[in-house]
Amino acid sequence: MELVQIQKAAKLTGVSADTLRYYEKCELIKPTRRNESGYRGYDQENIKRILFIRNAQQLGFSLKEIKGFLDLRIKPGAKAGQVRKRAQEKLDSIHRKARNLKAIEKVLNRLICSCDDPEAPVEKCPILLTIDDFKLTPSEKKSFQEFKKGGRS
Amino acid sequence: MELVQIQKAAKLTGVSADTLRYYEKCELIKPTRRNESGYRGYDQENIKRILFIRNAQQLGFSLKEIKGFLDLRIKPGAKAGQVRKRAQEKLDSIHRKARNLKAIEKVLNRLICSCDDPEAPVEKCPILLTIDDFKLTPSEKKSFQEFKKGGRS
DNA sequence: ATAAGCTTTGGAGTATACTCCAAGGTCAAG
DNA sequence: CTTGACCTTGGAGTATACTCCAAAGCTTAT
Repeated sequence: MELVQIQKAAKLTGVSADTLRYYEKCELIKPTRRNESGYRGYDQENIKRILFIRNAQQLGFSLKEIKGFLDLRIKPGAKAGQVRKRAQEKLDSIHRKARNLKAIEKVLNRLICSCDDPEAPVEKCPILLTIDDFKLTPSEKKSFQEFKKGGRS
Repeated sequence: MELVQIQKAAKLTGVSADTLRYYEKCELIKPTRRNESGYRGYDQENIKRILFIRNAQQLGFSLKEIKGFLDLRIKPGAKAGQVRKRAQEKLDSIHRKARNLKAIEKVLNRLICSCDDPEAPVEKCPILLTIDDFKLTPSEKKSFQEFKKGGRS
């Protein structure tokens, strides 16, 4: 089997060498080591694993969650259902987030439409005046609360 | 005019005293100071300003952007159009984010549907197998790239 | 032999919006 | 006069996913 050094592995997977070392620190990958010098050597499996990580990231999974998948992969007796459950939870959280953004979009759009005279002095700006006395409808409030809760990831 | 101490101001606005001090450090608020002891004293205007900050946050604006609005408010000759422009930019960015989440939602949903046997061993999990060889369609790719770019805020 | 170009490690810095803490000062009630 | 409940400041810690750096070692070509 052929091994590549870190820079080559980085190029093959589209991440930086620093990132690969970071993934290693997070226990997401463990490259087969080249002996003598202590240089890392990545084989085909390692490369595939890095691509897996990147792909999962694009689906919104955090590195921690991805580590969860990778651990599950080697756990004896692990079931596909466990993966599906996590994917479903992620889907739900993304769905909530999308819904909240939609709610914000609506309010923001309403505010923008209320500003018909861009030349008006800022003290008369209907957007700022509305934010001043902003009151949420009960359903908006619910959305926004969730937004705050899950706004980070 | 009547002043309230920080804890009272916190209760009135629903934030913590620590947060109020933090806002002050960020130059978002400057309470009128009570003399002698150095205790902070907040008046009605201060309270309204804190509420403004909170409201703007719920609309997705960062503290930095909110500071921008507050600065604009006291800038001579500032026009409502400047506010509208920023609101529009925020709306656009939120719209993009929502669109990207929708794209992820779709893929994730497709993956979840592909898992019909929760009892299958994890090596056969169609979700993981698909993430392994994940290839984006050109339009998804575009969405996801934007997701990565703007994924932070 | 030496320079260029790779590699290693550990550690610090980035962004955001807080949150928590310690050490100490202040104030009103009993 | 002491107790408890406030208040002050500065600084560290949190979460996430990197990114950058310095000091040093290894490899290859000239």
